[in-house]
Amino acid sequence: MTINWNEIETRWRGKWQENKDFETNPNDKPKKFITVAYPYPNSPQHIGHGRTYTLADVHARFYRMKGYNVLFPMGFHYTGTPVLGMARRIKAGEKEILDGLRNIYHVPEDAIKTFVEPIKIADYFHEEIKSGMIEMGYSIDWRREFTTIVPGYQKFIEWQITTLKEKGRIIQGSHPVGWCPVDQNPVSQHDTMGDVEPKIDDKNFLIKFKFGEFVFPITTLRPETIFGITNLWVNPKTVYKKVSVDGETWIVSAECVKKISFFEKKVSEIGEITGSEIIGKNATNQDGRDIPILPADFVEPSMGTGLVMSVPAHAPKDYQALVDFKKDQPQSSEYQLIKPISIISTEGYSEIPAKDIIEKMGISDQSDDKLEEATKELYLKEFTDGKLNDRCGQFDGEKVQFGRDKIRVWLQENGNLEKFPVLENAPVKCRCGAECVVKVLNNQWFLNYGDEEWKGLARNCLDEMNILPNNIETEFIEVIDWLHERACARQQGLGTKLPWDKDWIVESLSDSVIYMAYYTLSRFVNDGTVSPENLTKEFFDYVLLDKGDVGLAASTSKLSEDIINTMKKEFTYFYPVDSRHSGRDLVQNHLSFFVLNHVAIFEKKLWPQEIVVNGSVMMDGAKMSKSMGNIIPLRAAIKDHGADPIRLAIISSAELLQDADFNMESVSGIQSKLESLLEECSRLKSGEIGELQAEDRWILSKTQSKVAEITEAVEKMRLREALHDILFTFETDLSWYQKRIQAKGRDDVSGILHQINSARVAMLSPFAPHVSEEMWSNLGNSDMVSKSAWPEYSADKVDAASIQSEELLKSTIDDIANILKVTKIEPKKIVIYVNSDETKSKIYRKMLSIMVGGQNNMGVVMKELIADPDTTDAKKMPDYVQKVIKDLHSESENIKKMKLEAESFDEKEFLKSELNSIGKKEFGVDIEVYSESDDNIYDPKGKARHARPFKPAILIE
RNA sequence: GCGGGAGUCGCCCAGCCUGGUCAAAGGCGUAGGGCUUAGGACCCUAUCUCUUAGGAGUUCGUGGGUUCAAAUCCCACCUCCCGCACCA
Repeated sequence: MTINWNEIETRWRGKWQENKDFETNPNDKPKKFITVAYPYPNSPQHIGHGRTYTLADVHARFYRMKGYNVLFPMGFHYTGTPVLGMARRIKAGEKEILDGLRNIYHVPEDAIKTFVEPIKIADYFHEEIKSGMIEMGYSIDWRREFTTIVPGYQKFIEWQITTLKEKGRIIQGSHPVGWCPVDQNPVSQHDTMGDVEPKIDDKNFLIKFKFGEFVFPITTLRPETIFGITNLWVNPKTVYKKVSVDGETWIVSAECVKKISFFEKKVSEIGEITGSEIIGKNATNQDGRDIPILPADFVEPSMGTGLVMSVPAHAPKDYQALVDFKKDQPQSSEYQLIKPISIISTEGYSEIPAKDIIEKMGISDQSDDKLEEATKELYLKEFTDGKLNDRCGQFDGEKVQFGRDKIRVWLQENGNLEKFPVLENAPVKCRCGAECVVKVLNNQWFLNYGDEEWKGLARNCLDEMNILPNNIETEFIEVIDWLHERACARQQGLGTKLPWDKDWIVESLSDSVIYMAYYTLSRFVNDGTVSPENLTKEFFDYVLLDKGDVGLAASTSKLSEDIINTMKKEFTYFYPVDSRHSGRDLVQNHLSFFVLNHVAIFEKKLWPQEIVVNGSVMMDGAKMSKSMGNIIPLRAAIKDHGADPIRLAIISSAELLQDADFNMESVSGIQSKLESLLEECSRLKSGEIGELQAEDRWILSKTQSKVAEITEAVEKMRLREALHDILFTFETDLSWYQKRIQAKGRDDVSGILHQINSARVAMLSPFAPHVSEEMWSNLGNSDMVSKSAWPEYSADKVDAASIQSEELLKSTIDDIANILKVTKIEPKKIVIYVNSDETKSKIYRKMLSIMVGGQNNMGVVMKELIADPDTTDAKKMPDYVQKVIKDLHSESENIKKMKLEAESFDEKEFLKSELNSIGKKEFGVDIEVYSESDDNIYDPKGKARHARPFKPAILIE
């Protein structure tokens, strides 16, 4: 049968919509509030995006069947800058982006025309993504939908950010950003040519040297090396500028003047001085030492300040430069006396490590490319293993990695050091063509995530939260540890203005942290019950924090107390968030901020209960990316392959945290699996179930244990495993069952199969909701499977005896097959001998009880056997005991327990009635069953005495 | 560098937390058989090595260790992947 997926899906989606099945209001059932990070609509969603939403949808559908009142809402995150950049590029007619829209995203031409306006881009992809979500069958309550730039949401964000400020969580400071001097805007990855993220090196510092009335500022990554400076290098050909900087007069290159003009400084040029005028004089170190200024052509005016300090003992470049310099000087020159000053001792290196490494690498002049490598190697070595020596005064003996920071602080306190952030990956070009610079923004607003008391609350929340999978929890703990101040406002982009400083917009990762609360209120805004102006601070305080009173909320909001209380009830009913789903790339930011902001704003009982983190999706083993052209838009995939097969392929390809490898073969594999299951379902009729035979009791028991396993797996979001059990493991059991009934020639099992497959389809329905409805209806149900109850495990339906007897039957068949395989004989007669020795049975049962806890030491087992008068005979048959240990050893703890709990049963009776039919089918001959002690026994080879409980002896002729 | 994660029988991927149920699930591939006019799909069987009695041997990145027992716990090493921020 070939399924028309889209036809089935449209039909059932129509029914869900018609019945408003996923519109959730408070009622008297227990609730679950499942949320996923909402999408940013600047492109259609592809298979990768589908993963998080699909997992959450399965989760929501599962809880719905478990009897919860489940709220699963969705919004759209318009906040941010990417669509701004896109609109600019589209306006400029950039081919690259237009081609992408046309050829990869297949956006119609008249829509593209509107894309010069950022919001139109977001609106277009918003609808696109939403349609995809509907087509995927996500059980979303769309009445609550919003974007983050609608007035109601903005009211909520204003309240949120004001509350954070009032609680002292927001501080102000300065911050370096990548900046386009032409656009007068901060730049991020989307704003640069080639999409490079401007990387700012914040560990670069400027150290001040005195030069008469002037200051020589010199940049370095290694402030500790000031103790080892022998000289400065200045380019004689460069014309330096004299500039007044915050009251000091600096001498720096023209390029440097430009850079510092973007820092928070008062900068004005007052004159010029050539390099050659400076050379030969001395500058003064912070400790008063005179440092000679020497000429060097290699000094680039564009690097740092255009001045270089020389630490020849520890910087290979400086060492080589000094050697080269001395060569050109007369022997009598005083410069010949300049010697490297060693300040760091590192194991494996001499006093002058720079010299060691230069010699080791065979570097002979300063144009050698290997100098770069030498510098890196030594830098790292000294950082990790080096110790400062006695030339470093109070820092003697410090390890470099700690000493550096101490020296930096010391210099800073004495006014000899400032930060000098640089672009690590310069040059970075803005899309407008200008080269980006580092700009230090004054008065930036920060969320003070570095605050220890705040971190403490967050840890507290994490401790009590359920984090799935568990092993990602350590990552959260780490993130909370290293998190520090984070800018929460920016100067451009869509979003909500800071209420107290309208020049700033609340940054997109800060306006998406507690918005789940807004889902509980948004439907009242959407249906016009309240309007955005009604949502005052006092209203939110009362509804969300239970602060103030309803009277105050009513008077400021101009809403009736009834409405306010209805909304408050709705919030109180649904909050806290029971499960938050997101991709693992959001652990470091969104998910951690989500926790931090909740603990900052809400009281403990409203803190999130669970976070579920999933890995990303790869396409045929490669990362999905626009440039690789391997993006599969979700809607196209649904159209071609059906929503359910896509859902299952995504879920089954990897465990939760693993990156899933998506490929079309797995989709078609799943399609045919579903097709055959659907076919099966239309064949089965519910009917009378007659008297149960051994295999019936077995398959029904197995079904029970499957239900238990699958339920647990879904609860822990091990969906791959659960799905696997539903689709495949069930099949293994069913095919054994088929074998048995065929061997017996039975045709009265339709009722049993119907019952089993009903449970199976019910459990499949959260995963593949559409086709499961179809299966469910084919099974003869008139209601919806999505509204049916999740199969319940009941222990009393498990027949332990039937499981162990069926195991015996299987293992006996296996043993026979095994013997036939090894001996390659054609069987003419098969004879089975079961154990009937009372002593052996007693010993067996005693051993079961000993070994069920995991004990399997021969000595211990034997000792216990002998100690019991009932089994003391064991000492006469150590061979037997040893073999039984092996038998039991290879059995699962579960089976052992079951055997122990079940009454012992008559193996002979069971095998006699069950073995022949299946044996005849498998091997083509009749199987005779004897017990060891039978009088009329046929045992020409004396095999019978080898029989053990659950391990009959076998004779094949 | 800091932090997180991974290395399993041709490939993908479970198992590791809670040691024995592990020669190690499942899928793919491959081989043989069935079905079919043929192909596809589907079904069955096999797929580390050896083995004429249900058995044995050697395997889970490398090297050690703990234990009666290690893919699983501990230590060291090697290799690979991801994140490091104002960006959604």
